[in-house]
Amino acid sequence: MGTSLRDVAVLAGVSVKTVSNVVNGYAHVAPATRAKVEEALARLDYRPNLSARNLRQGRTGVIALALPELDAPYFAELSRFVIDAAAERRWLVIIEQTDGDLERERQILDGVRDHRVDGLIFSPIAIGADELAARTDDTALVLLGERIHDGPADHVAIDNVRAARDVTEHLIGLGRTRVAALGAQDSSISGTAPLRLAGYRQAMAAHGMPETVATVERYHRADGFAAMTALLERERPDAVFCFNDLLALGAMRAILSSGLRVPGDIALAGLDDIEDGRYSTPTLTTVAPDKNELARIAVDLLKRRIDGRAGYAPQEVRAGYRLMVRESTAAPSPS
Amino acid sequence: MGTSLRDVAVLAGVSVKTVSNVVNGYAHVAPATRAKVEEALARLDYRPNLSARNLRQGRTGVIALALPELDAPYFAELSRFVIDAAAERRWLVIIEQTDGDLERERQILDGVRDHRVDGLIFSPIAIGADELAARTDDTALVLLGERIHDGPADHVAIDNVRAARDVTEHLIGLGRTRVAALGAQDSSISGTAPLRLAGYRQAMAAHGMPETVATVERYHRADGFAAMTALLERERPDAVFCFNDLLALGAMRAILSSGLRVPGDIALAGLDDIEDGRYSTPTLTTVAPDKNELARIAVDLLKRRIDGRAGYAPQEVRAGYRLMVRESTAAPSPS
DNA sequence: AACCCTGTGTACAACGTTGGAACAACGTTG
DNA sequence: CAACGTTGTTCCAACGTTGTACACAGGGTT
Repeated sequence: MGTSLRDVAVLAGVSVKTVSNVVNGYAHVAPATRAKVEEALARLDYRPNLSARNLRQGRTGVIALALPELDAPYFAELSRFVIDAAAERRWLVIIEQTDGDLERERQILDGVRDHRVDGLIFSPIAIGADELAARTDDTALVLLGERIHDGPADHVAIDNVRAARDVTEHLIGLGRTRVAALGAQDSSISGTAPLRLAGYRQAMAAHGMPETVATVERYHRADGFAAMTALLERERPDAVFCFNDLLALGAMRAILSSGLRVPGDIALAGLDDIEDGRYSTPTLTTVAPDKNELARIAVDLLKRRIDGRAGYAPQEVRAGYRLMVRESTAAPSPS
Repeated sequence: MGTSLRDVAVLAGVSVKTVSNVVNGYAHVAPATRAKVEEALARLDYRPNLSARNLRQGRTGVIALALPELDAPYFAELSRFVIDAAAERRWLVIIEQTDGDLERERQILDGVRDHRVDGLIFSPIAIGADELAARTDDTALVLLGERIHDGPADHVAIDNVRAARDVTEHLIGLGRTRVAALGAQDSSISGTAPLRLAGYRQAMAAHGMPETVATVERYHRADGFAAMTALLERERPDAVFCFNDLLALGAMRAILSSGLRVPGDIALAGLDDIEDGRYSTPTLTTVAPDKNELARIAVDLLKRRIDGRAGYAPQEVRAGYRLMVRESTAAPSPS
């Protein structure tokens, strides 16, 4: 093991507790003593043993971030912000992946593989509100990106319904008449899919337009590709709102491969504002959630939960978003 | 705090150590006793306190993965595999980002923010071999994706030189005559850039072809876009090997925006095989490192370092890769 | 009958840390 | 100058776990 307080204490000629006091910035330490101790600390390159500290005071300084998959760009970008926001609180972040698997989501909720973490930021897909409410583990919890209505935990997300409605309105505003939605899910009850679908429906209803909804299993490019390919055979939409950018990029590939043009033949919009969509050809119209704000709020909520043992009511916080209009929904040019 | 061994022991009417023995699968426990204890364990929903266990054993069960940025797809994809591979060892993974900043790389090397972790998988960019060799921290270390020749630590990577040469040979094999390299770096001494540049040079020299090298600051799409835009004005290459896929996708966007065609006018290849390149239009020819193998080897090496206190010589391991030929270097079709 | 195994269980100490009580040294005050 | 509060430091215990040492029973061997 490395150097302990004891080693430092011996070198500095003081007691272990005095060294501890210096390390923890306790006020009443004589300047001379403090200097001695600090020199010894530096000489021995002391690092606190967090296992011991944690054992003593029940804190680890580590939080967990559980999400479906790290290699989905949206979650990767979000993770970066969460790690940065946590760093400001001097927290470290352990990342766990659920792959959207119900069993693994249950395990996460039940405790991060038996490790004690101070808190958990969780982006669930498969698990339902009832199970969330019934959890026994009492680790501080913040839910991310999903609305468990009147749920048992704090929650941050953008207003998915409104965002979806905005995008759909934008597509309708282009003069398109056959606007399809791509990304509904049969299974996922608690994900964002139902919310985005609701937003799409609101907009379509408001304009008295017929709905076309394509369903997918997951939210990957491959699913977007497959669903769009099918859609091109069944119906021939002239605009498609994909429930996330990965689906949209897969759909874009399908449309272009089939010889049709974007936005000439089909206007296309996504949601998430992942970087790929800013460099695709054409660039992708999308909704940009303020990921930094999402991460920051999540960490702040978690901080409050961890500090305030008091069980106040669960908070529901909305983060901002912006509609980013790009080439994939530009007015058809004569070229 | 949760239930401890003590609570279980009281309920089962045995000593704390006996419960510990049951939990740890110690052989010599009478079946009757074991049954009693196991029932008590279940009744109280016992979870071992890992802080205490770690304090006792001097292990944390947590490793750190330090990389430039999580939101670069290559690193996100790699992280997924590292987390999965670590999970098989029952390790958790803390992720730290350096942004390629020298100072932050130094800090990481010096200890993961004062936390004790069992090991560190580190993908450095800025830091040099000398500093790596001089580090004082004795946490197990495995370097990822970079060759510090005769370095002080275990190391996994693909053969960057050969991979770069393969790609360049492929471009030359298409009959292209003005093959440019995009992605050299002035600063980074220890990154993979010099290796990839060397591979390009070898291939070009072997065919007696003139070199064109474009330099970038970083490895993002924006850098690829800017460098390619500049390249289109200066020279007019008919093939470009970008040192990673992000650069290639940025370059692709620049080429297409300027009205030229890929691969018709310019053939384009990258390296990394990120998912975006499989859905771009055209799809991107690239080198696919076996990321799963990379991650697995890194974790295995770390495991050996952590277990074997013995300081054997640093290992250098190569992971495999494949050239993925896609549309961006297809033979020009008449269309 | 004395012996030594083997199997099963317990008691104790220790990992490194910190909260709190105890205490020593000091200057201030009546 | 004695009583007192303040400041600085030490001592002790405890967080939950596990390695070591040991106690004790029962059974087989001399």
